[in-house]
Amino acid sequence: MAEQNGKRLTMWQIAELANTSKSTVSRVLSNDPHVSEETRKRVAQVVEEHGFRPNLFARGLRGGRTGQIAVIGRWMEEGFLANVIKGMDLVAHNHDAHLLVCLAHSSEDYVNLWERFADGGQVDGCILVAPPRELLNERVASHHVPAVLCACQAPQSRKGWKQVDSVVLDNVRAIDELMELLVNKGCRQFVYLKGTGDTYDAWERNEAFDAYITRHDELSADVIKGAEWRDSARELVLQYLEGRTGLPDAFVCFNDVVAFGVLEALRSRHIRVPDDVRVTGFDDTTTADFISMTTVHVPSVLIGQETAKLLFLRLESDEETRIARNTVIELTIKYRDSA
Amino acid sequence: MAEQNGKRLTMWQIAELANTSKSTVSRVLSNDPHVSEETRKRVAQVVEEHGFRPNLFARGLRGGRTGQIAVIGRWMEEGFLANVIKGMDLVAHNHDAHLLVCLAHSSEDYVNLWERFADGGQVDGCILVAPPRELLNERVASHHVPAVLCACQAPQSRKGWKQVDSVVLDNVRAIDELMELLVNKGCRQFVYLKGTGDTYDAWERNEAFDAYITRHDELSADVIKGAEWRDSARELVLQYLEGRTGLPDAFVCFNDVVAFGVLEALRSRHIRVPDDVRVTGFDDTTTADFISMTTVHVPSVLIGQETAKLLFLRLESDEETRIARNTVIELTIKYRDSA
DNA sequence: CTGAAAGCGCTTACAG
DNA sequence: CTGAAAGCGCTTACAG
Repeated sequence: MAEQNGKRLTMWQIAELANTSKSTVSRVLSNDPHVSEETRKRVAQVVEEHGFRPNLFARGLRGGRTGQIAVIGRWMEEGFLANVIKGMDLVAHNHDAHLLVCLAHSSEDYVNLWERFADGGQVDGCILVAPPRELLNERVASHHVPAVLCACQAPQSRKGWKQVDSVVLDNVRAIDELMELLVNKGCRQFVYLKGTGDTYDAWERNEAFDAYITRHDELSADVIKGAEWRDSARELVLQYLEGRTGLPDAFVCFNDVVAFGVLEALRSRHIRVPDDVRVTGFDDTTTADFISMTTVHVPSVLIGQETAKLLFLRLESDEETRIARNTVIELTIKYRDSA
Repeated sequence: MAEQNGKRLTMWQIAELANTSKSTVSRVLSNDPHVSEETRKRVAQVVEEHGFRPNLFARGLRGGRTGQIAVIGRWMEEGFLANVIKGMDLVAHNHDAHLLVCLAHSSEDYVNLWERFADGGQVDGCILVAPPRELLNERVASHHVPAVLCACQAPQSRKGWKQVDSVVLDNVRAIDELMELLVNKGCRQFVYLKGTGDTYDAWERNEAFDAYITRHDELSADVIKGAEWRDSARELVLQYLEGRTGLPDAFVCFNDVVAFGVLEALRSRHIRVPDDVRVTGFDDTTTADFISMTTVHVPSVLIGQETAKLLFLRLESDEETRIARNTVIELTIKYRDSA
């Protein structure tokens, strides 16, 4: 159906078959209104019949749309990226586009990947998922390819990234609500497991926690740094508990995976949750749901969708006005057994 | 570094700067041995200096390597695809290639995506992750693009897909070992939660279970069909329990997610695991690990790597001999609390 | 409304 | 060992 003898048909052959010229076939394919209804029908017919699909390389080379969107991300635990990609793919599919997924192996690698696409000419647009914060430096800000930041916001300063669309999570409000809830349960003394702050989200959650504590004199908090994964979180919490006799009222974690480590540490010390101490995560992974851990639900598929929408909005409108759009994703607290 | 004023440099400009011709630059870039050492050095220098990167569309149009590998998959629960992609990206990275990830929304969509790439001319190669079994029909077997099957094997019959490389899991051995283990624990009466059998893996696990029961006269089994997700599994098990007084010795599930549903159902009926009944899953998701559920570990990242290796092996050797390679991935039982 | 022609940036015979 | 030229399959001014 798609081909005769193995080789794909070219536009020229379609033109022959439809008794017209390449130009006209091209026009029909791109919905150019300057084609008579009759011709359009005839061409569309032949195109359909032979399952013709224009060669994307030729199209890309010519400078037109390529139907490819680059997605750059770092592989993160528990499938945030995976779900975001799913959401993007859902939207891309509606716009007849494909995702070119590039996984960065390190912050440096992330920047390299971005530089590779930034000049343009490879893809129609580029989505940067949770980039390392160093990407926001001016050094790498200049770019020609339309780009959208996902789970990250460009700095307010007007330099560099000023005109980039972005999708961000309402981390601050989520942390505030979470804290309020814990305080209402009687928590006064907290331990916060802090992310490295390399990504915007981690950084913002850290800031939000600090700010909340600072605003409330009656509260106090210890901070545990360097707990990136389940194992390191477990060890660090064990170490923390070693040093003191009493218990804090709650462990607040910048993400779920770290919270799992905390739970493991507590379990091994026979400390009961939530009776002796409360624990909260952030992300709402499937595991969190299954073990009924209190956390903040992050609608990752939706985030992917919204990000892709922003990109296609930009790609498909010919507006030259460069207003930067910023979508804020609301997060909801999942109040469960661990708190 | 990468550009002067926003536009990427072309090969022609590099040639000018290096005082030579496009042809020679092209030769240097593709490691053609027919270039003098001196010229090569001079060109390489300029290329390096300007961070020149050849336009992939031009290259692709010309029929050369595009550095893009299509990966077609269906979004499956619990990140199997995500991990597989990670593994593939690891390997692709070493070969300076990118992944074009296409998520199928249904079996039909999967076939459509495949047909889109099968003719060739879009990507260097195509990886089919856990395709629906209908893809193995002869109808869609003919293709010009190099392809590899992941978590799926082409039928033994010499038709259609005969010459396709593939990576498969040793499902049969895993099920055998798992059953042996349960039998040694005294289990005689089983309930099997069956996959739809739409993918090769699900189908093969179903077959392996059936075969095991058939081979052992002392064992008996009920089969619950149609439990695809946690919710449906829970409901179906609840329904199953409703109908009878006694309990089976073990619930064997074709994957972890379904096993979670079983655990929920048992929990809600206050049936203790493993004291009253044993439960096993398949996949070894992070949740399974965390809640200490017995399951079969599927090394999904490794699977991705092996699949990609097979593809690049084919792409980079000029062998015309079409031997199909088949990599079998060994699985290991994770014997934990739930059994 | 339609077609002939130029050109996107490469690679690869073909000639030297 | 090197370069001039053709051509991959499109799109888009340019002319009619």
